[in-house]
Parts: sequence; C-alpha cells; structure tokens
Amino acid sequence: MTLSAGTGIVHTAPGYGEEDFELGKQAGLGVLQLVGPKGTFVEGGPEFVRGLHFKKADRPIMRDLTTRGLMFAAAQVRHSYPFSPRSDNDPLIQLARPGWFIRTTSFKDSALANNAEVNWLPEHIQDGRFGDFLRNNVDWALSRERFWGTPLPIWVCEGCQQMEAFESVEALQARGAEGFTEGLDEHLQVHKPWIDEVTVGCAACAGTMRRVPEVIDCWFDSGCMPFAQWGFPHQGIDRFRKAFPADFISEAVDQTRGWFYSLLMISTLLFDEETCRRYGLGDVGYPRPYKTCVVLGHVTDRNGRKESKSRGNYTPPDLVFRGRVRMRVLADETLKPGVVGMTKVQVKGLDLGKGEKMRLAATEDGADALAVELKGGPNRGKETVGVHPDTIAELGLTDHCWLIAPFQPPGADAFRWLFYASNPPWTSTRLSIRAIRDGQREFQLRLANVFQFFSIYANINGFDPQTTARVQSDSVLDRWIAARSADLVQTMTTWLDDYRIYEAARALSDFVDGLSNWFVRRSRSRFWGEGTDTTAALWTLYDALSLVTRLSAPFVPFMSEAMHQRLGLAGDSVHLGSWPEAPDTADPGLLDDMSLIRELASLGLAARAKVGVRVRQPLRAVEVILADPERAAGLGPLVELLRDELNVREVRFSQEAETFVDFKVKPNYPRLGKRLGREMKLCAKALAQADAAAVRAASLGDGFSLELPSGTLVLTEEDVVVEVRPKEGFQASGSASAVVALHAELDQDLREEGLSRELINRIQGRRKELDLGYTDRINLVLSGGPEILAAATRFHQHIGKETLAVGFELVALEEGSEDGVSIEVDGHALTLHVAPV
RNA sequence: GGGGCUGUAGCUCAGCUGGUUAGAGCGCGCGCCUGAUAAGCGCGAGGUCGGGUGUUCAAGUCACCCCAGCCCCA
Repeated sequence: MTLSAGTGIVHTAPGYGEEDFELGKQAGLGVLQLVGPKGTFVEGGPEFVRGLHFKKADRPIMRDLTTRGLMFAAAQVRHSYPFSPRSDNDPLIQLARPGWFIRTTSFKDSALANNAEVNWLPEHIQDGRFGDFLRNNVDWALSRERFWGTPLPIWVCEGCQQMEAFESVEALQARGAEGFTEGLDEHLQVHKPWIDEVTVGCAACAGTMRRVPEVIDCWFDSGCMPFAQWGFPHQGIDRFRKAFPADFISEAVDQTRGWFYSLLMISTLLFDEETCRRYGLGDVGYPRPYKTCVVLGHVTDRNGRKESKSRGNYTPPDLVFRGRVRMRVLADETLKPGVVGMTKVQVKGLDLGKGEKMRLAATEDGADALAVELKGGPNRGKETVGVHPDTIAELGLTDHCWLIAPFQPPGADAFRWLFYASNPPWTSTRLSIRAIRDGQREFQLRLANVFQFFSIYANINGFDPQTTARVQSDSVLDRWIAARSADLVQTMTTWLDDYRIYEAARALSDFVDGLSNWFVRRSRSRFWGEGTDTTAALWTLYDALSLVTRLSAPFVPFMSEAMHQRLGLAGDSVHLGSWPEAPDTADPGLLDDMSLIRELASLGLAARAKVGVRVRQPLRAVEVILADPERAAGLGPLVELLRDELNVREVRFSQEAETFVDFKVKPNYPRLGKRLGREMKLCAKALAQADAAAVRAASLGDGFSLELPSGTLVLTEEDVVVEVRPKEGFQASGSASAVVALHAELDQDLREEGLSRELINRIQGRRKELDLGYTDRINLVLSGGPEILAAATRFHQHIGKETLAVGFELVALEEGSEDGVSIEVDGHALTLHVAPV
C-alpha cells in the first residue's frame, strides 16, 4: 500500500501488530481481540467461528459476508507470511499481549557511554549496527509466556494487586512463604512447576500473593553470564573481580542485538558506582562487561548464502574430518547409472581436481566402492543424495550410502586455518572443501614438506639437538632466517595483541614460504655435506621449525603438537608452553637487502624465460642496474646467492647504467604534495619532460632546480623517485627499482658446462627411476659422442660427486654396454648405465 | 519499511591515515627443478577497483546518489 498509487481500504487491528497498536493508542481505538493466545477465535466472538483456528476461519467468514450481502470481491493475493522458525507448517499471528519490561530507555545514555569505550572489531559496529541499536533503544520486553525458563520472581496480591519482587528463597521464607515442596532438591525449588505453588502473604492487605505466570527472556540469562557463572554476588566474589570486565568476547554479527546487547545492557544497569562500592569492586567504570568484542562474519556457502539444512548448502563436517560421509539415498531414474545427484552448491564446493572422483560405497570402509560422477540438482532433503536404481542394486545399497573422498581428510587444523587465514574474522567466510584444501596446501603441506626435508637430513647426518654441538655460522642464509624469526615473533605478537588473527596468520604463512622457498631452496647443497656448515644449516632449520611450532600452536594446534613431539621440544605439550619472546637477532637491513636480492632473482628468471635459456645452462654474466645505486653496497654478501640461483658466472652492478636502461623520474608525491598543492601537476609535467638521467644525476648531487610560478624549486634525492626500465633490444626484465639484463651469448666453454649439467640431470633421473635411496652410491658407465665425452671428461669429478658415483667410466658410444639406457640430450645421443653399488 | 555490511583478475580474497606499473593464492598458459619427488619452483597472460556525480594538485581509498548480494530489525 503506498500513498502515491491506486486506491484502497486499509484495515488496522491494534491487537495484532506493533504499528497498528501504536496507531490505535494514538487514535484511541482500543484493542479488540477475537483471536486468543491459542490461535483460535475466543468465546466472545461470532458464533460461526467460535473456537476455530484463525487460519481455518477464512471460508466461514467469506461465507458469512456473502450471505449478508457484504462481500465486494474475493481474490487471492500472494504475499510473504511468517511461519514458526521451529516448524515450517505453523503459521504465526501477531498478538498484543501484556508483559513485563525493563525501562532500559532510562539508561540509554549510560549504555551509549559504555559502548563508546568498547574496542569493537571491526570498528564500524560501534557507531553502526550496535550504536544505532542503542540510540533507538526501546524498553526490554523481559517476560515470556513459556514453560521453560527462569521464573519471573514477582508475586502479585490476589486482593489488592500489590506487587513484590523476591531476590531469593530466603527472602520468601523470611516473609513466611508457604507451598515449598518437601524434600525437593534446593536447586529445583526455584523452578517451575514447583515455584508456582509458593504463595506469600500480602504486606498491604493480608491477601495471598501468587507468582506471575511468565518466565524471563533467556537473553536476560545470557547477559548475566559474567557474574552468574561464578554465583556472584552470593559467592565467587574473588573470581568475579578477577575476570570482570572480560578482555574480549566473540560471537557472530547476528548477536549484535542478542548477546552483545544483553551483556552490555545488564552490566550497564547493575554495576553503577554505588553497587561497585557495596561489593568492594573498586572503580569498574566503562567498558563493561567486555573490553574488546570481536564480531565474526557468517559462514556461508560458495555462493555467499548462509549455510542451512533446508537448502542443503553446507559442507558436511564428516567430509572435512574423516574424508567420508554417510548420506541417505533416494532412487532417481532421471540420473544416469554411476551418477550421484546432490545440490549444485555442494558440487561446486567440492570442486574436485583433475582425475579426482568421489567414490560411492555401501559401507564405511569403502569396500567395492564405485567411482562416481557428481551432478548438481535440487536439494533432496537433509543429507540425501540421488542415485539410479541400477547403481543402488549394483552396490547393494539399502537406504544409506557412504560417499568417500579421493583425498586425505583435511582435518581440524585445515578447517581452523581457513577461518584464521583466508580473510579477517569479521568478513563472512565462504566455506567449501575446496577452500579448506587450498588453505591446507598453502600452509600445512608446505610446512610438512620443510619438516620432512629436515627429518631426512637430520637423520642422515645424525643430528640430535641434545648432543650435536651448536656451531658459529657465517652463512648469510642463517643470519637471514634468524632476522626473519625475530621479525616474525615481533610482528605476530603485535597483531595478536590487537586481536588481529588474520594478519598474524599471514605473517606466519609468509615466514614458512620464505623458509621453504628461499632458505631451504638456497641451502639445499649445504645439507648434503657433513662439515660445520651442514651442522649450522641443520641448527638453523631446527630453530626455525621449533619457533614455527610454538607460533603456530594457536592456529594449527594438532600439527603444532605433533611437531613439538617429533622435534623433542622441552615441555609435555606445546600448548602448556609460553608464547615465545623475540630473539635478539633482528636485522632490518638484512631483510631489506634479501628482499631486493629475491626481487633480482625473479627479474633474472623472467629475463631467462623471455630469452628461452633454461636455468641449467650457465651464462657468462648478468648486469644489474638499481634505481638506487647505493643499495648495491649492502648486497655484497648476498650476491653469491643470486649468482647461484640464476646460474651465471658473474653478477655485475653495471657502471654504465645508461647502456642498459632508460631512467624515469617522477616526483615523490606524498612528500611534495602538501608542499606544492596545485603546482604538483606542473612539477610532474616538468619532470616528465626533463632528461631523466640528468635529473637523477643532479638530484643525487646538489639538487635539481625547477622553475615554478611560485619560485625556484630545488629537488633533492628524497623529492624524486627514480625508476628504471630495460632499453629496447636487451635481454632484460625490470621492475621499478631494478633491471636485470642477461649476457645470453654462449661459447664452447659455457655449452660444455651446460651439457655436464644435463648429464647430471639425466643420471639423477635414472637414480630416481631405480628408486635409489638418498645416500646410495652408484657405479656409472656413460657413453656417447665426442661432445658428450668432452663435457663428461672435463666435469668428470663434479658429475661423480653430484651423483654419488664411486665408479665412473666413460666409453665411446660404439662400445657402450648393451643394457644401458639410451637417451638424447640436446641432439646428442648417449647411453647411461647406472647400477647401485 | 529502517539500519548495517559487502561489491577489486575466471574463482577466493588482501589493499594502513587519499600519493601514480592496484597485490596474493587457486585456476589457466609456458617453462624450470629433481639428493623434499604421486612433491617443489619460476615466469606470463588476466582488472575502465559494481555504476554515476562530486571534493582534491591527486580517489580503489573521502562525500552523495543509484544498482546488486548478504545480515539484523520491523
């Protein structure tokens, strides 16, 4: 009904809806209630509907109107209608009822002042959803007409209507209350139905007072948690004092008007100065009862809808924890045999990989399981799938089946990690098996791989933290991990102190990434030896894993505990230990330098990819041109890592940068913006037109002068951002801060070394095919043409060492042993004979 | 009907007080590595940051309006 379209008659029923009730009050209409609390027409109503359920009365009423000639038109209108949330088939009706209220509106300002001191995460809840709710506060409808609940402790006199609230059984007894049930447990006597038998004499008129029939809104109970859990004020004062107000609470956003409100309002009401003084609580002040409230978003399906049973859009927990789930089966002839029908969003959430198929079986162990296709369709009901009758018969299914995943169950850690690490807690999380598995790969699998790597070499080298002596390490990789460790503890501690779980999880994940993809990768050969440096590398990795074990305890508690046990760390359980202190190994400069080295490595690899030279083929040199040449000095100790990673003989920090790059200069906007205001554009334009190399040179020296309407502007090093770009025609790749150019031309020397690396590669491939252990020695016979033999001869020792060959024989191709494996390397034929010793 | 949140690459999500090549993972393509190996790694292509108007020297970021999705309340 709108004011701007059509005509109509609006009916108002003050007894059946809040707005109508308010309107009725304003207009003095009174309340007429022909439908009573049971949903049926009351005795005083018209005879033809008396006692009828309100939904069954439509026809009799229409018949009556028609008979009396009052029916104008009868039609059906579709509109939304409320049904019981507990029972889909029960239509509801709004009914004005008398009730008991707490006059919270009188405490609105206090509640707002309290709210203002709460640390809300996310912040916008404070003034948004929650603040708005408080500003529009209405009195708390306290009473409920239910059986279950805390009885409202108000007694009313049958005679004079005098009312009295009793705070305890003792208070009732002190007034000579009667009707307590003999021998009843003292905890039960305050509950229904027994408490309803208790009567007390009226102090005003000597009549009998009886308890009102209502119970208290259970949200009121929830708001009493902070003190009721300790029995305060009757007992537990010390524990209450210690725990109040709470450091933080957390629930999902729908609790804004539920628990968050009930807690805050009740504590606002109760703990005023006088009360606090009376119970010796000191100055509680605001906020109370929680200092921080972390408001969680919802868990939704892949489409962003809240998970619900009726929609069938949830991820079965058994699939997450056990990799298999029991489902009801409905025969469905519209499906092909071997196809399982489930809801679309479930199929989407599973998002199986290539070659992955769910299996269908009659029993949990998956005996005689059949690989099946999944087909999205309608929801068939709670945990129900559709299957063709033939398939049901084939597998001997009765009314249930087991769906078995083609992957290990992700488990509780992966499940938890998703909520921590995929997005901040206050945003909704799209939950799916796919998302859980992705997160698992990102963190847990990577960490497990590093752990596995460590185990292998710790065993091979007999490393034991109890007995192996620590060694002084001069490896820059060790120093780097130590510096990152210090930084990680510091970073995570800061974030977690601020309740920022997501950011802390990201930091942890980044650390493990660096550990795996830079420390281990660049250190691998260190683990193959047996000297001091190997011991140092093992200690470093051990320390890093120990640290990750402790830092990851809140995030992946089971995995963390397993690592704790396997590493043999001190203490019965990682979860009984303390959060680590940051070691004194911080080195921000080293972190910056390494980060630049890794960027240069990326650029170098990109340049290689562009040119199409594989990394196994060594190159003569790379030229590195930094936008900020001063940084080259700090990179010194790290250059070897870059050289090795890029497989080049030499890394040069180019002296004649202009040969390889074009410079670009632009103003440092954040720095100059405030100073220049609207002249900013002129400045930018002038810089763009100036000779960039000259600007760079000048700004690095005495400054670059620029004429602007307001006068001369001298730009120093800090005022200008210098960028580099590779010049056309070079085999180079660049970012804003650096360009890496390749010397890609090959000579005989480089080719031979490249070939030797190919040979090592093929021999290692054979080792793997033969399933040899990491330390197994081999006898090697290699035969091939002149190029092969030349390379193999020159790098004979190196190849033997890398492939653990104790015997290494070279023979001309014609004489090659017949049982060898023939391969081709870059067009050169060769035969390999690899045999374990 | 009221209030709030969200809308950024095919997908899932980051992006601090506005500052100039808008990031990550997955997926995809190409390649590498192989003594972590039914693993691992690199590079690349993908974006008029939902739409519009404005404020500002400068807007993914601030303001207003609109659209869509979701949540809470009525």
